[in-house]
Amino acid sequence: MPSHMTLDEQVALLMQGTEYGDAPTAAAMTRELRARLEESQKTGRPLKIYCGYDPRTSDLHLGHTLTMRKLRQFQELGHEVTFLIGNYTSLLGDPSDKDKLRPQLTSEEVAHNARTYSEQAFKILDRERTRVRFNAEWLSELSFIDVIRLAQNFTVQQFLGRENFAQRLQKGDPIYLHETFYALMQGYDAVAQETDVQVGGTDQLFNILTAGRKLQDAAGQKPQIGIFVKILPGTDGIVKMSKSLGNHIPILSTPEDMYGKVMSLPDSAMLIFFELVTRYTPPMLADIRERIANPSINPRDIKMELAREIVAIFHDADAAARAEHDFVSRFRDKDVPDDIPVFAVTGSANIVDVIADAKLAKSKGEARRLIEGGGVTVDGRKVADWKETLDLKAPVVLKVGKRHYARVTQG
RNA sequence: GGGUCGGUGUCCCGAGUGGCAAAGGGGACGGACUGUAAAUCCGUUGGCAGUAGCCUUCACAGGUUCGAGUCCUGUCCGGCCCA
Repeated sequence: MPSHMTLDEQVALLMQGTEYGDAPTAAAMTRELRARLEESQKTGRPLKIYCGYDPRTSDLHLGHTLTMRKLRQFQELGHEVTFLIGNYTSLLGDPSDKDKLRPQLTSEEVAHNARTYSEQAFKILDRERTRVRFNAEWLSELSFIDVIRLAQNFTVQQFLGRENFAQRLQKGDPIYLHETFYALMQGYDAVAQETDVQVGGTDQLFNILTAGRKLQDAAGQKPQIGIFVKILPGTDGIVKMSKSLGNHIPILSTPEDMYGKVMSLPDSAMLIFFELVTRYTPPMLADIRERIANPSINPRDIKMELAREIVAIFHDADAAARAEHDFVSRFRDKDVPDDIPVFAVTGSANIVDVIADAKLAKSKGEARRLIEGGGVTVDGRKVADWKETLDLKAPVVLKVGKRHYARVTQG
């Protein structure tokens, strides 16, 4: 994605995968973005882009990477990107879901999370061109009167107009006063950094557009442009990807696992993954759209391309090729994978005991049930009776469920 | 602080007359089907046990009962209403 792209091509790339509440906002932001890019080109001053991250978690999944991909696109176009760690913001627990009390993190924990977080982020961002900062740097300097002055820029009505506040007000759920400070803090981040463009999820609309722009304006700065990325669905293809829903694809998963998880996406989710997660440009996306619409092309092959690309991003092209090979042999050709764990039987060679001892099932009861359900094979032969004892004169390949294998030997 | 309703199979939601290992969903897992999936259909979803048996579960701690998730007492936690 070199910077010899035309202005319009740049705008198209940067707006790819974004979503705004309404069309006028989208149009306005697009227009402002184009103007700001043009100005940057003329003056030679790179734009300042940032996105804030919450250091409370440190194991990231694909959903966390969308804003990073967006930042990377700006980097490719020669702009200055700041990876902002919201260490000050994270001192307050988000009370919107107070059934899970967010534990206070020590500064060491925050520092540690921040490090592992940014390490993972550098799978996408260009390390050399990324500045990592912490917002405590400026937020901790504010005095009470400073905060009050920030607050003077807003009315209660503006906050009540926010959908999530309005809903809670309606339902009689509590809205804590300090929740409104979130927007102020984030808005002040933009001021402190003299931000040109802030990237965020669609839930950041208020914080970025209303709070950030207003405060910048009050500070005599040019209001930032908001880039809002769409929400990535999880492996079910419908609901937002999240760890707690178990539909996530961790960045740190193995190439094989990642490849397999991508392949398990429903076809309907392919396009949005291409759009949000991959390095593809608008013309490449157009090509994908065409191929998806073409009934003579097997969607499986397009999805394999997607899986290969995603594994290549988080590992490398070789790993992607290996993962694909593994996937093809294991699932399409139904071969036994090459490197399966070996389990040496020392005690009972009863099939149920072996499965449980080898940890291929959680309990013996589960092992029995799997056998009853026809989910266990020995050297490709379906096991029909849980009382069976393995004949281990020669090593034997045990398969439990669709993806758990063990080479069983006499110990 | 007062009133009131609730916390159920440790993934979630959610029935539950004193006899319950506890209905029903969702999810997950397994099978069939397929293009890897998705959709659909079938099955499983506390542990141990050669299945007839035993053990551990319904916020926590006691109590009443032959017997309690189900009744009583107290404690903790949450919602709503009043102050």
